[in-house]
Amino acid sequence: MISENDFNSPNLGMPDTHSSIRVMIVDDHPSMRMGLAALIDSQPGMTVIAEASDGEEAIEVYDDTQPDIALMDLRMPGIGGVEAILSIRKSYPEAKVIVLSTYDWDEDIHRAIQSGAASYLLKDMPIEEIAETVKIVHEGDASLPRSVAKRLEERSQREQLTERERDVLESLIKGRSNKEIASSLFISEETVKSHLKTLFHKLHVRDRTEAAIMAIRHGIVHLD
Amino acid sequence: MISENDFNSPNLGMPDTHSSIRVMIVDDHPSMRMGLAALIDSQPGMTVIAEASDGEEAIEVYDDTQPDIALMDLRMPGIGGVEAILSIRKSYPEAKVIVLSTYDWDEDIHRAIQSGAASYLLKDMPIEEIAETVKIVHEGDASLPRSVAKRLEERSQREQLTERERDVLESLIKGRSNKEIASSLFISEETVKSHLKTLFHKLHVRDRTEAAIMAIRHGIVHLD
DNA sequence: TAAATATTCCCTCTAACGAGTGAAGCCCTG
DNA sequence: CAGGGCTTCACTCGTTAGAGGGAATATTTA
Repeated sequence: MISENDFNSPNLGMPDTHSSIRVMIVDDHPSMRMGLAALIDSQPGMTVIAEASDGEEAIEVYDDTQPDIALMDLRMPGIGGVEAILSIRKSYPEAKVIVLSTYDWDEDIHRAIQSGAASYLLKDMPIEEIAETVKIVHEGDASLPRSVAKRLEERSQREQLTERERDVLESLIKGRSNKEIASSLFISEETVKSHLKTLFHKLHVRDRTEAAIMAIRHGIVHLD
Repeated sequence: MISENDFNSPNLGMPDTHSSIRVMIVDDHPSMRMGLAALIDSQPGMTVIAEASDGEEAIEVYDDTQPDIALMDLRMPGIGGVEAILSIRKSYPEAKVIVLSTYDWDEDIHRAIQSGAASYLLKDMPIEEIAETVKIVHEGDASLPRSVAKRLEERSQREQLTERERDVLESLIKGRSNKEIASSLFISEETVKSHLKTLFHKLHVRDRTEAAIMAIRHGIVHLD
């Protein structure tokens, strides 16, 4: 656990509107945490009160410190950001989480928003925009940068995959043949072909290789 | 250009051994730059004298400020880290560049070291290790973390691809069929098949889909 | 309950893929 | 200049993938 100062005590005397926004930072890169902490602390009316380096730690630390806002990376070792958001918001439905990701993959954006994130920012955005969003979200609003909203819109154009189609796609990304996918899912090869057929149509691709590339590039499935 | 303080002037009177290591930071994420700057400046004997947010800017700013060490990200919009290193070391063969990357992909590591990087660190490493490496590299030594060296070793196990095989592989990653690859490279389909055959052997895969996944996962070719 | 939707499977047929083998021309290096 | 690697291409052959049709069971939704 990396939480430095525990400002868990209620602010004595100070009116609520004048108290600092208490921010938790979640990122697996120490130097990124350092930068975000410097950024937040340099803003008037914001203080970093806790840090975590992965999803599991984030859940714990949120419980301990109950920050006003969590600034959270998505891709982290072990439990990722989406699971962490889901878990936190299960215990604290009012929890305000801003996702700060490297990637603007539509599936990532969708999953983050679905799981209850109040915003989705990109790490290459100017620090002013990050600070501004913390303020806006703290005031109870949700905001999405235009570029991110556009990506989300693109995703909505694409037909949703069914659960089974996802299974097949994930198996495909492991480099398996139709026969291997079939036996790994305990279905016939013909069924695999059937799923692939609709999969190709939905993704607007012609073959499995294109489907694999498409899936990776849009974050529909993850390598690693 | 984001260079804040231009300490281009020679240190007056102060003996060389006691002067600060002058560091340039190159990363496209503002908050990461902020973190690295905070990290470096907090170390005794190190100062951040310049920043850049992509390869092109890095080349310019290096020329202007001539830092002792450059801390450089690899994947940046436009001109990437590798090209920046090559360009900088063409003008300044003694330039000391430490790559600081998100990924431990063997091809990235190889390309960075090949182009003259003195070290290759990962962003999830503790800040102490980053600071320590800056010191070591400044003293004229090169150092690679064990985990990174191991990856590089893994790469050396894999047979090198020829230029043409790379071409075919890159075309493959675009989702093209053999016929399309053939016409895009102005060769016959049989030649494409021939290259693919050796490609599959070298990558230890059975088909094009596996090859695509393998190539993406090891950073042999890049999406986007 | 009727109407989607998801999942499963079948059949046919053609094109694409990949293994195996061989070989010619080119360039570079010992 | 001989040998080695790279690039090019040809031919055969078996396998796999993918298109184009249906169709039968759930399950969910309106």
